[in-house]
Amino acid sequence: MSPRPPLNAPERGDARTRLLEAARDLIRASGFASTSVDDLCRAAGVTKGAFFHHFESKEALGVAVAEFWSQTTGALFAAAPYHEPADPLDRVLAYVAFRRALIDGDRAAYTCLAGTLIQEVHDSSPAVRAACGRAILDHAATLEADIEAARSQRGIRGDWTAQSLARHTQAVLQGAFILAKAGDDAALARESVDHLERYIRLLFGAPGGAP
Amino acid sequence: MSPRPPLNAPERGDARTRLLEAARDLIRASGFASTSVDDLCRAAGVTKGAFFHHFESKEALGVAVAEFWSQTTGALFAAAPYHEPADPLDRVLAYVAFRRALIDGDRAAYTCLAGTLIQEVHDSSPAVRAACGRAILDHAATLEADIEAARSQRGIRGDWTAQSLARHTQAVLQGAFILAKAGDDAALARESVDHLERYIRLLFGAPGGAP
DNA sequence: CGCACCATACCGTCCGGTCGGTATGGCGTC
DNA sequence: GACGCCATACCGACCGGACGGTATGGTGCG
Repeated sequence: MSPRPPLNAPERGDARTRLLEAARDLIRASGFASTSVDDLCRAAGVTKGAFFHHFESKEALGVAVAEFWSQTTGALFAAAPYHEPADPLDRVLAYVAFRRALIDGDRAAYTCLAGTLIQEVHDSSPAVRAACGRAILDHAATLEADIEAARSQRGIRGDWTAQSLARHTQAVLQGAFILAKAGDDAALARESVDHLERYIRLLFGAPGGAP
Repeated sequence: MSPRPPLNAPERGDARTRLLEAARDLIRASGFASTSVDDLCRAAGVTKGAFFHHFESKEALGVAVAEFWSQTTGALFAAAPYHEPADPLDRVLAYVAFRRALIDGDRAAYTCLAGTLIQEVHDSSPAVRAACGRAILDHAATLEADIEAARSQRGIRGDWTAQSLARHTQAVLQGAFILAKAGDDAALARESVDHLERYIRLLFGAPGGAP
């Protein structure tokens, strides 16, 4: 599907990568349908021939950019410092703090491609929907182990699962981005993340969670 | 702006209303850019002439449908039974339960028009963005009084405001809709709403919030 | 040569928007 | 109440441009 491991590292990435980067940026800013193939080619500095050489259709690009998003953000989070604390709950809280710290500057720079993309195409393109869904749920799954470890370490019970809490963190983040757009202010997003942090502290009886 | 009380009742309301209803349904299902003016006219059973008679552009329809959404959902929530409990905290929890109960059946039937619309046009159409932002934040504001009453009644302090918690409920709901699309399952949305309810119970020390 | 990679010109369709025209009904005048 | 006048509501053919996609050809490299 994507057999492109270029051996001779070409400057600034090849056309395919540049198209994916352009798609990531333009779709986050303007949406999928509003971003034309010509826009993408112009932003990537390539021509239409290159586009349809690498992607058999615009929809195929949608799938590819969702997978690209999943891989690049996956690498970013895997290398992030929030894994360092020895206490699993501290790692979960550090993840939340890391996500909050990412929310600043331009909107299109901190919002989630998968979240915006899936809203548009959820019923018109099953392939893109599935790719975005995997990106979101796979990322959520990376939090489950720490949540479960924190839970068993502290003997926390309750009628919730580590999986559902992990997914809830993603729901809060996705919703936070929408609130930031609604109020035209990134602070609204950070406030929701603050509530998420407070919730987790309360769930685990950690300091700082007192109402 | 809309002085149309036709005396010879033409079946099913006037064209403007039918166009707004069609826009609400089609945009929720397919997004704004993917819904053409012809699609809207076909769904509403009117012609293009009628469309541009009532709306000077497609963007103007976007603004109008966001306001239409705000008014119709505002009336729905104003008349909903969650206002009945005497205890303000019970009213807040009843609101959350009401929202959870709304999440079933078809995705396009329970998702939020303003949330999906604002994701697409937040930087390409300031007017539509503002209208959607108002719809979301005005609705959040309707919860503030009950939250504040619950807080002072129970003597709850803490470093959060009623406004931020009201907005957080909307963030969770918006994010829950995205999760439902990601997993192609409304249950994912309900799970996030469950976490929201648990958070509120924990904040107020209410029964059922124990982890 | 053969193949991957890409450029350019082009095609048919669909899109948002325009425009001339019609039907209807309220209203003032006599 | 008959008539002229006009605003509102709506129709549907049409336009120019943008859209996704294709066909063809060039170029460098093993």
